[in-house]
Amino acid sequence: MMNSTSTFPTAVRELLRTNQSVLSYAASHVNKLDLTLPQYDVIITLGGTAGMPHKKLGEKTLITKGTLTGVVTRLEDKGLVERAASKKDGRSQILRLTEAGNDLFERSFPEHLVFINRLFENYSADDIATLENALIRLQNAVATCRGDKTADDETDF
Amino acid sequence: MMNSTSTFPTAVRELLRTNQSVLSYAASHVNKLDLTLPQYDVIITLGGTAGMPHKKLGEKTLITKGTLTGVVTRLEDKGLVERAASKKDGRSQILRLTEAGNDLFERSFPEHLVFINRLFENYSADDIATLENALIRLQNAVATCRGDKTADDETDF
DNA sequence: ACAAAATAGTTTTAATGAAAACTATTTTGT
DNA sequence: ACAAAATAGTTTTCATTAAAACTATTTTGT
Repeated sequence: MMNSTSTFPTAVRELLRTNQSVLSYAASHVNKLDLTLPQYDVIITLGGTAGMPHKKLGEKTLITKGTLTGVVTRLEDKGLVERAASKKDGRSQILRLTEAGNDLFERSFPEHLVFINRLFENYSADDIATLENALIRLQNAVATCRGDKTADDETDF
Repeated sequence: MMNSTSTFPTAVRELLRTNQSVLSYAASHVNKLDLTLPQYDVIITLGGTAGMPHKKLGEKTLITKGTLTGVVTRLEDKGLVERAASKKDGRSQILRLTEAGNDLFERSFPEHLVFINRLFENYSADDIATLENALIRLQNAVATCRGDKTADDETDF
């Protein structure tokens, strides 16, 4: 009631902007490998493991299950990832890197890490902690608000 | 050389995760208006202005020009936005809210603002500044690294 | 003035992305 | 054991995303 025109939270805009910057920076490196960012994310998540089902991979990469099916299929077409039926659960497919996929991973990942960590060259350990804490705090705020959100949908009872 | 297996920067993961959380939180509200987040972003950016060309709208909303064409067309189909040829520049289209678009804006925006600001309910002014500064600092780091990036592409001369 | 370069938008293509419907398998509750 | 509910992946649909090619206008350089 006090402000004639309230402004949209700057922090949210900056979050969007920062996310885009960082992602496009990372993509500029990954694209040289003829892979998209989500595809490379799958590669490095499977890298160094004995494989894992879609569900777990989706949780780690933050890729929705429907989308993940497509990403994995494209990596399969490229000969970098393979699917094998799980022996424990007939519904489940275990995903793992092929030999070519593992080669790519071992060849590219250390370099990729250097490329990404270059962003934090001038950060102290405290600086990084500050950034991470700020991000996690906001995530928690979202979780809290999401909990309240349905307050008027499911009142009574 | 010290770490046997270097880990992917946590901060980057958290950035991604936070971005997804906040966006999905915002979307949960916007979707009730039968609009997507980018569509609503256009509405609130045009809201309260006399209109602006695609280029400026794209800069404000961070939507790429090719994508923006589609978003605007869908809003035009919904009768919320209209295009008018610029008198100054024959290449340019001025975009502005229709009456229906403006109604929607005025009816929904204050409430939307409250919904978003709920995230920062427990933030002091300093807390918000800390978050924003951390984000902007990272953006600047990206910009710096991007500048270096082509160092071995365009050396000499 | 005029050809060349730059700019504003649109279109096209391939890949995400989220949500919902669907299939095939477990798991659960009794 | 067995019907009902839950779960793992796939498929489908619609919208966004980035990048590149394209069209139509302006601007620039001379």
